[in-house]
Amino acid sequence: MAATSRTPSFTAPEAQPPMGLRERKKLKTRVAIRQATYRLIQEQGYEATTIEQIAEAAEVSPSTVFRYFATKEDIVLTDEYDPIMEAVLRSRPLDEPPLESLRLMMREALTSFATAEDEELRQRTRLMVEVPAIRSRMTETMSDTAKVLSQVLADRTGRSADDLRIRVFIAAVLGALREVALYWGEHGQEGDLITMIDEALTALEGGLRL
Amino acid sequence: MAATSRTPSFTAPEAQPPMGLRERKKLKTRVAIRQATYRLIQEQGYEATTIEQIAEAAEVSPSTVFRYFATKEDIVLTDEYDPIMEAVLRSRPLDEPPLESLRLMMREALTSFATAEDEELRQRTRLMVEVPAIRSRMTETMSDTAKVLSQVLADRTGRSADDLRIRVFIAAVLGALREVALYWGEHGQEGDLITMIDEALTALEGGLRL
DNA sequence: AAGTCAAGTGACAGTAACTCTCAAAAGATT
DNA sequence: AATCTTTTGAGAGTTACTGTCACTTGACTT
Repeated sequence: MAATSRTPSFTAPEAQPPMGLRERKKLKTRVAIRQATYRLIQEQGYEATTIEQIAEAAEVSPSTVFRYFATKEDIVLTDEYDPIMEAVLRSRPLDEPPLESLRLMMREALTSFATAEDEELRQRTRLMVEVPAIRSRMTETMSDTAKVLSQVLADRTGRSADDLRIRVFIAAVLGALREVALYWGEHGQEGDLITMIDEALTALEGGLRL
Repeated sequence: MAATSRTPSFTAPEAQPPMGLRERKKLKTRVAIRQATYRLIQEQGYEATTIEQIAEAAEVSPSTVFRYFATKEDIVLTDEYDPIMEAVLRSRPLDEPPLESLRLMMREALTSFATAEDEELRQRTRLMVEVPAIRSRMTETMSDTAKVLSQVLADRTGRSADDLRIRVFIAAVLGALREVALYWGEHGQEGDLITMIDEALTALEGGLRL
């Protein structure tokens, strides 16, 4: 959401055409639905919150909610990380080791997001820990991210994005990162997430010797 | 299923008490439901197959289906891998590098399963590729496996099973393995799965340098 | 400014996965 | 054979999600 308006440093500096009334309304509805959802979940929990309640709170019909978000989980999960991560990763020098580039990428993406939308990040992590459906959907989402990142690494190494080595590489890294996030969430979100990620990546780099 | 009856070499050799009629019937129902499900899915696809149809084909009521399996996905996914993997892993010498132990474990689990229930393995991999709900649930299932394996590694290294390093280790490995399976499934299940897993683990061992 | 077109919305009906409850049936136990 | 316990099926209910259709409301044309 807000990320979209905060990304000029990453996205190509194309001046967006000045949204018509229609698109402005659409965005407002989208935001309204998301905010209503977060509020209701905060108050009564995820499962207890129905689409009907969300629709009512956002002052739209249930049909409309489904028009904006494919599933209930998506209302919570939809984000704009991928383009940011892709841009950062592409901006790294070609001779930098891939793992190092990914480390920087994560650092960059997280710091910008964590300072701007800290509460949302925490809320989401909480849900990821507590609600299986959310966690599940998030994992699926990660495989989209994996595709994007694989493509970038493929471009940079001159291989196919479908190359097994690349896919395994990305899968291992994202699997590890997911686990760090889970751990952080399970332990009351204490400690510095970025440092923990750093350590995880260092472990991967060292060949996972335990 | 059949795995249960094929595990004396791994599980402690406790002579099981000779199942009464009740338990035998339960097992039969379980098997009937699973077989009916696999058959119907084969014929009409996963989404098109309803619980009602499954119930009818297995000659039980829908209620009963839900009593045996929590979700539709579970009918397909339920397996007995975990105890086998745990047993193999525990049987490895303590001074063996963990990654090596895991490699052996996978090799062992897969060869025994792939020869005994080859068709089921392939069918399941197919579903994992084609049906998001199945893939999703399978990933969740993997996190149970992760807990088991983490516990074993914890015991072997004298750390807590909740140790971040252990969790990251396992997550990275399982993430990589999942990707290999997916790749294998997406490419028509050609090539030797075990070799591919071996290579993935070697990549991890070498520090993911691409 | 009016008229046309396309996009967005709500009402409604329907499906299917699950949940809960309760009474009947069937196995286990004495 | 009588009793106790587990398992089952029937039925009613909830909720996420799909599809259709008529209505409204911005956008564009002349």
